[in-house]
Amino acid sequence: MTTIHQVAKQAGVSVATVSRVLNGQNSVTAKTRIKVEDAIKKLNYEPSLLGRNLRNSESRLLLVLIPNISNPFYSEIINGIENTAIELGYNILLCETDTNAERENIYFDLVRKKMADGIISMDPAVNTDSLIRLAENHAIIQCSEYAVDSGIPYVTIDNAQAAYRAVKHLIKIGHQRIALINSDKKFLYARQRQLGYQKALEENDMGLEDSLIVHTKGLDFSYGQQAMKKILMQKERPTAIFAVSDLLAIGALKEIHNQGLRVPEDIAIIGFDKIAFSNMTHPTLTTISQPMYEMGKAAADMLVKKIQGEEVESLILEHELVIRESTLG
Amino acid sequence: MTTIHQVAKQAGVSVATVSRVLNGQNSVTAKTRIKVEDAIKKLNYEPSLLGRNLRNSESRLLLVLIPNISNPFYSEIINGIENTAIELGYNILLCETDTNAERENIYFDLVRKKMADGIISMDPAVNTDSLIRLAENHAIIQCSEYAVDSGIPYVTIDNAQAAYRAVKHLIKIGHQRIALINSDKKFLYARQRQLGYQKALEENDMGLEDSLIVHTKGLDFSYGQQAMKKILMQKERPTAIFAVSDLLAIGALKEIHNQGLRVPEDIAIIGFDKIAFSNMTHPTLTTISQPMYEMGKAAADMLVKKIQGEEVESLILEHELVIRESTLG
DNA sequence: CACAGATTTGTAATCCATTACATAACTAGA
DNA sequence: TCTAGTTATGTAATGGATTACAAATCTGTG
Repeated sequence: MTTIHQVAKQAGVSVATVSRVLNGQNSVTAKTRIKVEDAIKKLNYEPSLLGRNLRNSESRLLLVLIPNISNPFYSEIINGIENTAIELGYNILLCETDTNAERENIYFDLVRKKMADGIISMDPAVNTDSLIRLAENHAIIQCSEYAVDSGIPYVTIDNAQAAYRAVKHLIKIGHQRIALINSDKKFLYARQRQLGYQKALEENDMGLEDSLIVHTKGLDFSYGQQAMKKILMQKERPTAIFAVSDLLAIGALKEIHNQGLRVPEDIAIIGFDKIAFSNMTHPTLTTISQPMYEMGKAAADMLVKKIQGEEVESLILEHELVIRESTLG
Repeated sequence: MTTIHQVAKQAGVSVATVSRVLNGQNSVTAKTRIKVEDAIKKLNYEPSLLGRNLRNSESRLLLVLIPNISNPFYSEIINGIENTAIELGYNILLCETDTNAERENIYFDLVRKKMADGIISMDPAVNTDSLIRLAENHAIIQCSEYAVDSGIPYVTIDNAQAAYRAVKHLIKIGHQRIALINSDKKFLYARQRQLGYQKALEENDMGLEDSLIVHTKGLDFSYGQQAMKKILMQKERPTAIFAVSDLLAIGALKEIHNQGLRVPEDIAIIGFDKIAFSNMTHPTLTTISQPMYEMGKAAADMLVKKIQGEEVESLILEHELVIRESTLG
């Protein structure tokens, strides 16, 4: 491997001068600069980031933790993160945790051991204790999901309010029995969205029925399908479904079709996230849209600020109800 | 930050001894080992990978290049890569290139500059020249898509054969006019699958019709939908569609429904990849299944071998035709 | 031409961990 | 008890780049 020393020798200057050329410092004569650049080209030299980073004690690498890349919800957020990070001189690397504490710890270690400068966590199943401990000495930002009172800055939307609006919409178009397909209550967003659901029902004097609330063990289509099956086994079936994610909603839709029922005529559905698929289903899915790109952008901005020692404030962004065919009156 | 020196001082030993304890070497007395471990705990010491990696000139990081995380095709492959890599003592980091040469170059640079030990490229739009040049001095493996005659090892399936089988299946159940929704011909897999399509038609004395072959500019649903629209505008419409990816097939399905036609009664469809969503559509999608997990596993194995200086051979794995509702006779 | 002041270049310390080699401590056998 | 042979520990060089500070070169003015 070529080192800065060999370049210096080849160019007949000192390593300091080579370093100056590399870092674009102006205190180098045009003549010397050219000598150095020639040497670099001739030797095909690539400065080792390991050396540089060790000296500067930074890596300019940001980690983005996601539970699972196959959940399209993250896609647009990551876009926002990436564009912003690159603009600020950082690279991002995606880390799939598979909701596995061990794997998560591997990535935490990368930060502890200086191979990365900070983390944007989007994993709702993250081990909060580890995260909080890590945040004591390292730059961490939470995006979408967050640990309450952790002191770790986050970017998110008002989940309760969004769910409230979704259910309100169902009520407005005449539904009186509305089921909730929720994910595991251990997730903050799940609890918040359930609160919104309950608030909407209560405000309209519709009683809560335990049998209309199903919790799933996962987020795949298949869990939505199972949940729907369970709901349809009841004698008095609901006329509308609010699912806390589009994936679950799409699974539910599948099951409704399987049983020969029609959407929205027999049962209306609302999802959450506005993933690309949600516009490909038949009928297209009414859903809640989060400002994903903006969220990513904000998270990246905040993380870099944090790395550079600034204080940052948490952010709650606006959402939107996107009405499509699955809730047409 | 705590360094190995401070630990050594705290424990009353030399840095060499601390390093030995860290690396689990046996030439350390139990007594000293305990002293050192206590010091490490007390000071909350985390060895810097930057220092270690500089010395060892390795990073034990593997990069996985994908064009877009929102394409679920990659999900299971990555799983295979990740599990294998971890077993072999490496971590993987995902890099989304967005089919953007500049962004791709950022990740190539990470390898050139020693921040990563190797790359598994799954981007069909990768700049082949850059990749070949990079492979001269660095460990690279191609997965799924590959550059012919590049000399860079790859793992893939026989795309032409797979496409041939898919179309053969359509012919067998009685179809005589079969359209092809293909992606851009610049992709190797697109050309190979088209060859398979043509071979099946020719073998059955069915003429090729240019108007039945549509090339898309992208891989999203929407492109499949557009392509289908174009196909359905013709006077004599086909009775079956072979799409080179499930995403395109699902877009096509959507358009067929939009126009009030039924699948498979009016038009049959076959996709490619067996992504999770292909089983959620209505009707479920006949498709080609690639051994994704195996592909990932093999790619990771090969990459680590390559990093360790071994020679590796390219691999062609088996595929499978999965017959579902969209082609029920 | 000499000299102060500005500009360019070089020397060597530094970042942190690993490891070859040297040295110290210990063991066992005579 | 002494010595040869092990085993444990320490010293210092090493990896590659950056940078404070020192030294050298240049500029312009009296």
